[in-house]
Amino acid sequence: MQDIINKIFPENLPSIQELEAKYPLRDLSPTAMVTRICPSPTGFMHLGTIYASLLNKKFADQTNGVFYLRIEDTDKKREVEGAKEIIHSSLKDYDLTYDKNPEYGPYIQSERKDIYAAYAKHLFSKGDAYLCFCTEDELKIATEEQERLKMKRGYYGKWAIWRDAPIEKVLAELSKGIPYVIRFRSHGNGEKTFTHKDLLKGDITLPENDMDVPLLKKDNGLPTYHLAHVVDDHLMRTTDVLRGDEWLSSIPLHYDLFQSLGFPIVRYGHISPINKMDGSSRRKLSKRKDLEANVAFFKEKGFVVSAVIEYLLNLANSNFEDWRKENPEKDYTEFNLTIEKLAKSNGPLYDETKLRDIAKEKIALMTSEKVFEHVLIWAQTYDQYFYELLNSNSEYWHKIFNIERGGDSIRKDIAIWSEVYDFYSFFDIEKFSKPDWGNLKTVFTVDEIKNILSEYKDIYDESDTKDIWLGKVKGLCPKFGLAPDIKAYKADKDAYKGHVGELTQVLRFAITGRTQSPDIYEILQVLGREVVIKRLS
RNA sequence: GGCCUCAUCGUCUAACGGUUAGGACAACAGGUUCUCAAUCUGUUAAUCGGAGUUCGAUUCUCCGUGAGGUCACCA
Repeated sequence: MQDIINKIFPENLPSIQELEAKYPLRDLSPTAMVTRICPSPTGFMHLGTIYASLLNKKFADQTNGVFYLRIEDTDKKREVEGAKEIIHSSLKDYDLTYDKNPEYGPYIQSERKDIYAAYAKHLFSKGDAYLCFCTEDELKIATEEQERLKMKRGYYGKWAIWRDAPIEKVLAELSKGIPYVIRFRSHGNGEKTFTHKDLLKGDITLPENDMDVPLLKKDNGLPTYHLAHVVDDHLMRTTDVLRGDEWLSSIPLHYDLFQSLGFPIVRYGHISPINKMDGSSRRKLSKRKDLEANVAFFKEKGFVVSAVIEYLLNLANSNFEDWRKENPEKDYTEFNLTIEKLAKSNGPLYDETKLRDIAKEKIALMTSEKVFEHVLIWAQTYDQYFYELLNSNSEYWHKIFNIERGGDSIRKDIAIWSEVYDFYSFFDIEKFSKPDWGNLKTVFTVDEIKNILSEYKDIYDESDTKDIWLGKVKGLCPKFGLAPDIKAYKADKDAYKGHVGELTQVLRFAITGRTQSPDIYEILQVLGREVVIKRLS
């Protein structure tokens, strides 16, 4: 036995006593939560990961605990270059700062190889792990057989052919140099059940664990998720694991591992995934199929980060929007998130309309300076043309963003930064071209339009206040058969061709080339005399 | 298929076993307005089906149905 141990484990592994001492209990209050987020460096930051991070961090912060990041890079095949940077920058974007205390590090699993090996050795020594020389093909055949017999799939019971293999056979295979994995020796009876108390989902009855899963992999000796999670969360003194609910079915295994290693079990909470409709059925956001699964999507579109965060918070605790209504100025970090209120449904449907609504609300609250700042940052990476335009005349664009901002009726039509240029493109003097009057629905003939524009040009004065301006426009109305005010028109529709609106529509169309726009007076002011006269001619 | 979970307006969700089943987004109508947006007022809209327990069930129990998750040397 000792021979095998010497052969399969490196020398000088730390002892488990040393490890326990090296990672002492944290000096925190008993109610403090130590939580974490553990992404894999696959080059893709999932919205669900941000969601889970947000919850984990929030609970740590609210209890004066600790939230940390651990990079789970034990699958070297899936690892992508630059992926760690994507993780760091995404967390930074969402203001998800994490604890970096080196005392509990390293926080990258591939740098903790010896630690896992030490625990694997410990389990092996006490008979809770064994060597398995099965090839992938052999396992596949067994699985097919299980399917054919309609039995539970997996490496368990009589299918666990190396579980009780005689030592001579093991030594023989080992001496031949046959590759092996180190498997966990399960302790449960798959026929029996136990109750897991989930932080989010409540009591769940699950079968005991009888699966002998690999602990260390064949090719590089790195741990599987199961061993790594249990060892790390113990040593890093994690108290609460809030993770995706795809892990729920691994709970029996994880309990078994915690117990076998002699660790106190962490509290678990399993979060439902965010779903999306796919034709007539719903499924969780898919990395491959759904652009929204990647947080980069929101950045590229130009969603305000705080809107995405608040959208997610509202999915977590639906009373968030009530709180927000009562505290429009407060930072979301002041909201008290509760575990009890976390929805335990099967997962909400991603709703971009709702997200946009929140984003509009956020942008409406910004000053023009803030808007400019955001648009500039966005354009810098996603719209070079617009970026240069903004920089070439920042004062002008500040004025544009200030239109109908700060008064009683704040515009609420911009949801994402990528829509800004199109919304205000008529302010791009160089690119503006004379509108096609065929697109304007109007009561006037072409000649009348010419008259209106020419008459208006004569009375136009850049220094007019809004009231004076409106008075002048209304003064023009009778000449063209229009009612100066809407009420008069409504009172006697037959007496007029229409009301002031008809006239301003003509002006609007000449000035912006559109039938809809923000306040026409403010647009005139921002454009300035020279441009206005040009567009009226 | 086995195991686990879930089921309230179109969507996200509230409702100690007693509410007129509430709110938000969306939709629709109207007021206001130079158009649009915004804003204000209002409207439409839900307890998956069937048994049972109970004076009373969205809520508890069972059956059915539907949906989601999981069953890798991936996390």
